[in-house]
Amino acid sequence: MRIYNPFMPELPEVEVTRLGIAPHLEGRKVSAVKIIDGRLRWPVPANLSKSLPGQTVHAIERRGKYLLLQMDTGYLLIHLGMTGTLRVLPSSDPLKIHDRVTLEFGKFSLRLHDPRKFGAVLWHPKSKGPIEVFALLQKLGVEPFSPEFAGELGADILYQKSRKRSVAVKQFLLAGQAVVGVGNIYCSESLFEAGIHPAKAAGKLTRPQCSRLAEAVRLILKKAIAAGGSSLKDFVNSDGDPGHFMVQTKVYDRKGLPCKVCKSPISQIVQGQRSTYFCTQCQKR
DNA sequence: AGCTCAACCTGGCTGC
DNA sequence: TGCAGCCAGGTTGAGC
Repeated sequence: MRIYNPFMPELPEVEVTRLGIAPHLEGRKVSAVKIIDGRLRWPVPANLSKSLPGQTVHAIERRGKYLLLQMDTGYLLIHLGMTGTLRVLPSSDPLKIHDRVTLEFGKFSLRLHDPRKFGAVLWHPKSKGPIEVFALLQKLGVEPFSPEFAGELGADILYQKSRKRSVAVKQFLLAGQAVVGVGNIYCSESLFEAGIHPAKAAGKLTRPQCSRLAEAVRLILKKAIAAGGSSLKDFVNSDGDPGHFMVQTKVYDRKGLPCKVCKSPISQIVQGQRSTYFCTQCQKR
């Protein structure tokens, strides 16, 4: 039995981050912004250092893997990319290598730590309309826990969005055009849970398969959030590492190891430059 | 429109 | 031990 354990910013990790930082920041006023290295996925807007101080964090929401901090005059969007973490720390704590941006709140600071710099910090002013019009959010699929994706509505979305698509279901699901939040790890896990072969053409999914897949996505993400949520009490300091979700995967990173259901060895293939893990016996086309 | 793939950047692990 | 090579959570955007 292997335990897979690094921090993986898929939807559950972003949601746990949101739940961890929101109680400490909502209603508080930004006192200063430090951009230590703004060369992330896109340049961090330099004028945030001047425009954000004095503004209050009214709410922290999430859309897909984006965190949305609702400020007085707009939204601050934060994406963790592949390696980003957000922590609330005493402002007296020294900066660490790879800390990229900090929002100061008097005694506390919110720090974006991102070694690979694939994360993003962006600004959407209210004057440009509601956050929904932000270009990066517009192409996203529905939220997996929204009423729109509940029950058979979720299956309907997967079924309809996948018609006439020749791409493998693994890549279809990962792209987030139908439902958001399923990253590379939980994608393999969801397909295993649903008993669907990852290389099956999305357009060939049957309606019952879509039903099982929608259910699997909700289940896998919910379990991951629950696992992360259990560490929330330790979230606010450098000791309580929210990355230690202790998520046990059934197929991801288990190449050659016995399937937890049928004991046959787990296979690994590459799809769209990413690893996919699956059981050839339990998952059928 | 949909597809495939390179690219962004750094660190950790493997194997020689 | 040192170092080259390979691999890694996400997403965009170019080229077909």
